[in-house]
Amino acid sequence: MAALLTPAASSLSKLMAQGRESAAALEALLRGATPQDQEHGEVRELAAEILRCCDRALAALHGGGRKRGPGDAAAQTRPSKRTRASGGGGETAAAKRVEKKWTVEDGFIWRKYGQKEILHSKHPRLYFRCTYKDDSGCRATRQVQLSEDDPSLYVITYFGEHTCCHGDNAVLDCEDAKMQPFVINFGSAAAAAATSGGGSPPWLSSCSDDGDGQSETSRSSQAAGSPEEEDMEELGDKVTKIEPASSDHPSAAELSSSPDASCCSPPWDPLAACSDWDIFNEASFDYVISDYFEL
DNA sequence: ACTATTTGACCGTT
DNA sequence: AACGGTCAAATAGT
Repeated sequence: MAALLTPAASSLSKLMAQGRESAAALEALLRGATPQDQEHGEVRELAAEILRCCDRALAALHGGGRKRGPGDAAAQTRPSKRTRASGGGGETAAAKRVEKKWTVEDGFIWRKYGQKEILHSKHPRLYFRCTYKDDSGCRATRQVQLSEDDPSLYVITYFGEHTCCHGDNAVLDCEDAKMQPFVINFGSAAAAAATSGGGSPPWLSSCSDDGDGQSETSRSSQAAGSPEEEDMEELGDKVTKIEPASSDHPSAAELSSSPDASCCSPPWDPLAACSDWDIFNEASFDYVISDYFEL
């Protein structure tokens, strides 16, 4: 599997390599900054993070993937024509036709296990659980739903902690996630909580479990989006995050399969983009590639 | 053949 | 009884 470098992947590799060089240069510059600029520490850290991200992305790209990630087979489209004769209820009015599969984005591989129309919600709620639930007994789950107020935002709620975070890249992501400097947090409480893991892009937030799946609530939204506390409610033991959805305002159906793809979509903040590299880990890698180069 | 996704059904909680 | 979360059979892609 080592030589799965498609032309697109090859291009991506070059891009990443280039990005890495840029990041290295940036870091070098920052190193030489005057003491006064030490407050740029965050920036330096960011530069370092960029390097790490690129390194991992490159490693993932060349090192080959690991196991099959969910959606690996359905990386792009999965015309789900489920015409069950018995009981299957067939397709509802909102026949779902998947276009992309993005079950990975925060270093963990999520597997969708359910979708539900929520009473007072315009959009269905999607239920994901850690793919390694069976392997490692990981109980981490998350719910993804389009924000009602702002369809351009995804509301992702995490439950439990990742017990599978013990050796795979996930671990790295957890560590790195804590260093993500560009997260926008709204609300003091949220910001505080964010430090344990919220200081990371939404798609990395799953690592935020502060030890034992305690509750945390943080938000992050698009740069343009003016914060409007809406989901600041603290709930049981979950972590709610709001991440920017694609500018295309994907439908609920799309959301079902690309809960996090949006974060890499068009409005691509260079900084955020770097963090996006995190999502390149293993399985997600291919998806991203196809999304960027084959569209 | 294997594995992930879909989606109706089932079950627990309120 | 209603709602929300999870299960599991069926389906589909590799």
